[in-house]
Formats: sequence, structure tokens, C-alpha cells
Amino acid sequence: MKRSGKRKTIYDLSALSGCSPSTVSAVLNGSWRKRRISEKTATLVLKLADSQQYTANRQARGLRRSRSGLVGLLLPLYDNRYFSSLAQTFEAMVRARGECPIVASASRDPRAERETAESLIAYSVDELFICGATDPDGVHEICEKAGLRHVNVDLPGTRAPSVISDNYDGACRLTEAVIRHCAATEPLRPEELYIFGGRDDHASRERLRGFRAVKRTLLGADPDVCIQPTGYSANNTRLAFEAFFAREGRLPRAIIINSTINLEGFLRFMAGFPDAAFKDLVVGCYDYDPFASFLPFPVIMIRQNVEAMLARAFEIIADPAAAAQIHLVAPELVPPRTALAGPLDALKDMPPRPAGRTTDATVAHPA
Amino acid sequence: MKRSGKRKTIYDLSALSGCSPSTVSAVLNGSWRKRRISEKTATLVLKLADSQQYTANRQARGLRRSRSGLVGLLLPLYDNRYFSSLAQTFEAMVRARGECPIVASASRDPRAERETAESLIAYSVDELFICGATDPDGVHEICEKAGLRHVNVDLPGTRAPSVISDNYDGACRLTEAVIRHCAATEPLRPEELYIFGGRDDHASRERLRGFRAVKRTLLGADPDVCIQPTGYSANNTRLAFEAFFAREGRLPRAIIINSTINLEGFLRFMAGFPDAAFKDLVVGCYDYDPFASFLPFPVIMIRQNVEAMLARAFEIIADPAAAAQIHLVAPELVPPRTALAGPLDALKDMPPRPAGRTTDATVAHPA
DNA sequence: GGGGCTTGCACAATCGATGGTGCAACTATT
DNA sequence: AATAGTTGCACCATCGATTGTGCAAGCCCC
Repeated sequence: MKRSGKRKTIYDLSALSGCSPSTVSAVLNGSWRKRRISEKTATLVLKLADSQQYTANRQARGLRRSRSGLVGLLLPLYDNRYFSSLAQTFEAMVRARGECPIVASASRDPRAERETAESLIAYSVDELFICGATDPDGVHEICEKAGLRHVNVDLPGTRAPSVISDNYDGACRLTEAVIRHCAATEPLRPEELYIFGGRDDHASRERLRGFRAVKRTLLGADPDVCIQPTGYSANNTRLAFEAFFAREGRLPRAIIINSTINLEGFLRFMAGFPDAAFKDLVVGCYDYDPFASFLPFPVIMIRQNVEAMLARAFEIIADPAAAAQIHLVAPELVPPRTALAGPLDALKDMPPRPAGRTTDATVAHPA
Repeated sequence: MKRSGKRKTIYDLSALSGCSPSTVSAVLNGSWRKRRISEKTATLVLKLADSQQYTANRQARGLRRSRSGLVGLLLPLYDNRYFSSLAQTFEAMVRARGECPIVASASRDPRAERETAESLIAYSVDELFICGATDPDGVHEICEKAGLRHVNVDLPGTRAPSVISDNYDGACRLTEAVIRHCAATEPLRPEELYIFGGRDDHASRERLRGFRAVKRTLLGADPDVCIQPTGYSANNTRLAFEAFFAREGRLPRAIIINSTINLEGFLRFMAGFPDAAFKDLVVGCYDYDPFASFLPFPVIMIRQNVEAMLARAFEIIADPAAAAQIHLVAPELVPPRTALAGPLDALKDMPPRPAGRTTDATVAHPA
């Protein structure tokens, strides 16, 4: 209120304390013992810094040291539970290391990915986690040119180490689980099991590969017509289901869906029918979403092990000798109607007030 | 590959082009006409910058200009669809203005909020959107001291302009909708309608106020026992439902739930029972989640108008004369089984490949 | 009491980009 | 041809923090 002035600098503290700026700097960044600053001076400066609410200008420090203390996460998007839990977990891990997480999204667009990476580099991030990038190698090239340590997560590149889910294994287990779930009623025929969603990215390819392999093994055939790639778009997925329904007058008995984004497309289709229309449907879906797990038909989900993947990625990025190889992390099969704990459970919540009259509104509401 | 060297600077370009660093700088930052640099020199430098892959060091520029081009969003958390869509929308809006979004989360902890704000200030963010902060005024003080423009979103403060949802109005509409939905079967009695979740924050208070007002008006009474605040914790919510069930041997006929996080707590409770146990339940819930909207019982949701709130917040933060007042934005009542479009629908997806054999895996899978 | 060692700090260059100012070399004018 | 005005650019201080180096004062010892 009183002092709306600018931020304090080491020069202000220097003037106030009577020491030189370099002494102040040394005290504040902890190198003062090494520089043989006396305990007395240090205490004085620290007290002053505290009373003046000093905070170091990170841009200046970053400029001088050519590192910023920022750790970047490049994401395709925020708005689904897989990526939002990834961001949440990443944030916690970076903070635990005493650094500052910076998250940016690039919309699954190779060009935006490169530009965002350049932008992060422009801010001198110290490390970059490239997650779900459509063109990891393009981003790699930019990072390498800038001498920036980086690692791919979720989608692999060929030029940098990559930590990804074992999508093939996940696909096998998911497909098998769906088939078995259906078989409890009546054996599933090959043409009754479809896969919707997916694109030409590595994850989709691996998932498709597992799908086909298991179908062939367990059901004896694997007709191409059961493959319906619709990209990562909810609306395209809805259109695909509508087209299917218009053609066949019904849905397949069992559907594997390539991501929760596509499953949202299915919701859009669902909205046109009562729940009863789906009572015999069995769905398998990549990526776990707690609410999706409780839809009115069985939804078997594959949860990627976000904590393990990130933990591995942190190890790798710390290792200067890490090779450009792929590290697989096993995903988890989640049965229908399962509410898993998530990263939010680690946050402590305040104790709730005892119930009672708490109608003390602070804003008068326009009647 | 070849040149793993460091990043190029204006001094490199200066040497290569034969012009002075300041000329290079002027050309690259666009101020060259004002500085009467010839078209010829400009083209030369620009071509050079392009061929050398020059990108400006934002820290240096930020240091000199004392602004960074960063726009900060302080969030309590990422991992639910309300906040993740907020982050997604924020990101798009900031990018549309040609600036760089930086998102950080503070776990709904007042202390972490202040530290995160200080950290963002240390990186010289130009503007800060304080979203869902438990202690907006504490953050305000820090911002003000640093001369940083800021605005509260989602939870109001008293010292800075705030854009929030009209939670009272939302609560009234939601409560009424739930009551009417139940009444279609058989009139609801006051003690059959509960509210779970919520804390002592402004949003919870307003929601509770609306809940009580409507209950009193439509149902004639509003017993305190129907108020079950459980904070913003899934597990506490689960415990509350378990305790209720242990006591009463059933659930209330109708439940209003203060946030999707609490609804996740309800899922944890649900997992112990078959869907049939919930066939007569009616739920109203704050914040919209597409999958939650399709749970096997009617879920009426309130969707906060994230785009409108952020748009308003951007207007306000651009207005130097903005007063510390509250701006209410109407939320939207979402009927059960509704799949709304979200911010992801704005992203373009690549056209899907035609269906076919796409088993060209690039990773050999450990058999 | 003088040489040598330690203590405690100040000085100044530096990181990369910016922008105010100064000044040659031209061109136009009378 | 001398003056005035324009064009085109270079010089240099600056933003705030870091860090290699230098140096005075104090202390020890013979």
C-alpha cells in the first residue's frame, strides 16, 4: 500500500547495508562462505533482504548464468485427464527438485511444437520434457542446436531418449480383456469387435498392432473393416459412429477406443439415444478417466503409469550419457467401475468447518 | 548434428554481417525503420538471422525492457476438467495475443500461492491471472509491491478486480433443477436433499446460500443436517458418504455435490455397490465434466463459462483504471447426458489415414 | 619490525538486447 | 561553394546478478 515502488535489487540492498553489490549478491545466493564474507555481514544483508522483501531478478541471474531454473513440459493439450494428470505430476516433481515448472501446449501441431520449443528455449529453460509430440525429432533438432537437454515422453523420437507406455502390451491386454468380458455372455465373433480413433502416430500404431494380433489369436480373424481411425477428434469420432449406425442400424458389440478424446466423441453419439440402447455394449479405452470408468456400460480402461514414466524421464534427463533409445513403461489395466486415486490425493486439504450456518455471504447478490 | 554449438546472438550476426550489434538488434526487433536503417541492411541481417537460426534471448531482452512477454496463470491444480479447460482456454487466448502463457499451480495452499506468485514475479511475468486462490488478497499484496497487473478469477479478492461465476445464481438454478427432476417421480421432502463438499471459500458459501434459499422456498425447510462440507478432497467425500450410509442404510434421494473432485469421492463410494443401487438417485454437481454427465443416474451439472470469464478478465487486466470490484459471469445449467464441445474442438486434427494395414511398427516388441 | 599468511571485502567485466545520442557522408539549396 | 538538412549507422550506457581478481588490514612468527 505505502510503497508501490519497483522491485528491490542488490544495488538497493548494497546502498542500505553499506556493502558492495557483489557482497550482497554472494550473501543472497549462498556463495558467501566460499567468498569469505563474514557471518556478521551475511546476517545483516539477509535481515535487510527479508525486511525489504527482496527477490532476485531471475532474468538477470539467468542471463549471467545462462540457466534459468525453469524446467519445461511441452504438451499437446491440457484438457483431458491423462495430460492434466501428467502436468500435475510433472509440476510436483519439478517443485520437489526446487525448480520452476513451465508448461506449454502445442496442439499436436508439428509447427506449433517447434515454435513452442523455440519459445521455451528463448526463455532459457534448463531442460525440456517433450510429451506427446507429433514430431519429436523436429523438436529434438531445435533442442540440440541450443544445447538443451531433452527427453521424449509418451511418443518416441529416434534422436533422443524416449519414455513411453508399452502400448502394444497394453493393447493386447485391453483387447483380451474386452473379448473375455464379452465371452461371458456369448463368444465374440471377429466382426463384432471394432476399434475407433487413432491416427498415424506411434501410440496408435502400436495399439492397433496389439489389437490385431490378439484378435487374430483369440478370434481367428481380423477384418480390416473393424479398424476405424478417426484421428484425435471428438467430432470426427461422433461422425464415424453416426455413419456406422446409419449403415448397420446398430453398434458393434464391443468397441475399443483409442483415447478418451474419441470416447468423448462417443458421448456425443450416445446423447441421441437412451442408456438402454447401450446395455449390451462393452468398451475398452485408452487412458484412464475416473468418470468414464463409471459409464452405464462396462468400460475397461488402460491407465498409463504417469508417475513411473516421469520418474524414468527425470532419471534419463539427468544422465548425460543417455542414448536415443526407447524405454517402455507398463500401463495398467483398469476394470470397469474403478475409482483410482490420482495426483490430487497428494494435496492436503484444509480441515472442513463443522456443519452449521455459514450463510455469511460477502457479496450482495443482485436480487 | 554438425553444429551443436551455442545459441547465436546479435554479436554473432553483427560479426557476420559487418553491422554493429545495435543495428542487428534494431532490425530484428522491428524498430529499424524508426532508426533509419536501410532496407538493404535490414534484408541482409534478416536473411542472415534466418540462415543462422537466430532466436533472441528473452532473458536479456526482458532484463533490458523489464518485461518478459510472459503472462502467468496461477491455478490451484490441473487435474480436473474445469481447471484443465481453463488452462487450455487461457493458453489459446494468450497465444492469440502473441505472448507466452506460463501456468503454475499452487495446490490451494495460501503459502504455496504466495511463493508461486513470487516465483512468477521473479521471472518478470507481465500480467498475472490469479485463479481459484485461497488467499487472493495475500497474492495481491505481493503483486502490488512488484507493480504487477493482476486479476482474480474464480475466487474473488477484496483488493483487486475479480471475475467469478455467479455461484449463487448457479446454485439456485441447480437446486431447483434437481428438485424438479425428483418431483417428476414424487415430491421431494427437505430432508431428502443433501449437499456434500465445499469449504469456507467464497464459491462454496455462495453455493450453499443458493442451496438453502431455494430449499426453503420450494421445500419449505432447510435442515442443517443436510449440509455436509467435506472440503475439496475426494477421500474425505468418500468417507462422508460411507459414514452417511453406515448411519442411514441408504443414500439421500438427491445430492448436490460441490465440485467434480467431490464427485470423484462419490465414485469411490459407488465402486462398492452395483449401479442398480443408484437407480433412483438424482445428483447436481458443480463444474461440468463430460463423462460425469453420462453416469448411470441423472447428473445435472453447472458449467462455468470459462471463455466468458477469461475474456472478461483479459479486458479488465488491460484497463489501468479497473476497480477492485467483483464481476459476475452467469454459469450454464447442463442437463444430464449432455456432451458439450470444449476448447479441444478448436484444435484441428490431421485427416485420418484411410483404414488399412498399418502394422509397420517401429519398435520391436520384446516378445 | 618485517615478511608472509589469512580475513574480508570491493572492483570490474560479463551475459545479450535495447535505445538515446552522436557523427560521418550525402544531397539539396541558394 | 558554403550552409543546411537528411540518411544510415556506430557507440555506449544500461538492465540485475554473477564471479574472477585484486588488495588493504589484521595477525603470526622469528
